[in-house]
Amino acid sequence: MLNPLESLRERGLPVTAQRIAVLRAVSGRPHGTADDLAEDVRREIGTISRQAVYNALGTLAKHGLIRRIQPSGSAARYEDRVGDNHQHLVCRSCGEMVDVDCAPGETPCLDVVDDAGYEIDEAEVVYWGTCPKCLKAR
Amino acid sequence: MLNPLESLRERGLPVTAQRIAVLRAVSGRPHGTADDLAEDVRREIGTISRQAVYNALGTLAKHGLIRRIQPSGSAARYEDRVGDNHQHLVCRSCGEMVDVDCAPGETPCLDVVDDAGYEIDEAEVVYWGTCPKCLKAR
DNA sequence: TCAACTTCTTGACAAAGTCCAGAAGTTGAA
DNA sequence: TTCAACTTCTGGACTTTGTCAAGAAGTTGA
Repeated sequence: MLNPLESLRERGLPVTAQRIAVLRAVSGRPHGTADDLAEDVRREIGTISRQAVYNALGTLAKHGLIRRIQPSGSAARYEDRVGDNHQHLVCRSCGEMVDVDCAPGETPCLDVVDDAGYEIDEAEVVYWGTCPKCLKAR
Repeated sequence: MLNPLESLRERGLPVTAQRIAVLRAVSGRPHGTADDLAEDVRREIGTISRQAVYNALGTLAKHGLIRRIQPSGSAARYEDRVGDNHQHLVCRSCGEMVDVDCAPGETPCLDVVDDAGYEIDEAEVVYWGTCPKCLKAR
């Protein structure tokens, strides 16, 4: 990934301290929630409003600099691994989320029998299960 | 699907007017939110508390009578098509959700390269795109 | 019919986000 | 460098979706 400043410039986005800090926070804490990230940003630049965090996350996601994931029953999470088609594995018990790679060379499930006239642009896959730690604790 | 009363009895669940009405509401409005369904139920039995709706939906989902879907950026939705492994297609623009069937005979994406020690029990797939109506309006 | 148990109601509470208006910051052009 | 136009940020109120808790009511099997 380019450095935050260049990534923003490249897309013609006004560069602000908040955006840079948010982008850095997402890099430093993959799968963090808006709240997690706001905390990290505050540690870095002192203060930021909640709205600014949401604004930045929204803008960055819209421009493809970060990716937004929203697993059932939890706040949205963000990561900076974009464009590599990986998916996520979530523990039902503790909520931990890890990356998983799809079988190489396969575009999973992008064929559907009947697309109902939709123009499909993304298939989002979430695997649910139990993580090793929680398996052991059982 | 069996009638609501029998479905509940079959699983040893106490039968209440609220549960029956919720079950019927889910049948009558696939992909409805808790709020949508509460309204439908009120039309049918006059009144129901929000908590009772959530209780019923939770219990019914736990016992496999209905399925809960939670697409990014929207409230949870419920449907009574269970056990047939279909997936969902959501319009980014208007939020409409439709069912899609997976290619027959394929178990989509259940193989991952590295399961990180997780015991995986479900793969949830959501297709994102634009519905015909919104395509036309563009 | 009755006792044990579960569910329902009501109201407070919480988390995650959005909306708004005014202040501050960023950018490109002169 | 300075300025005007535009965008973003701040702070606070508000909304939506959902949970918690306690007492009232309903359901079930004996």
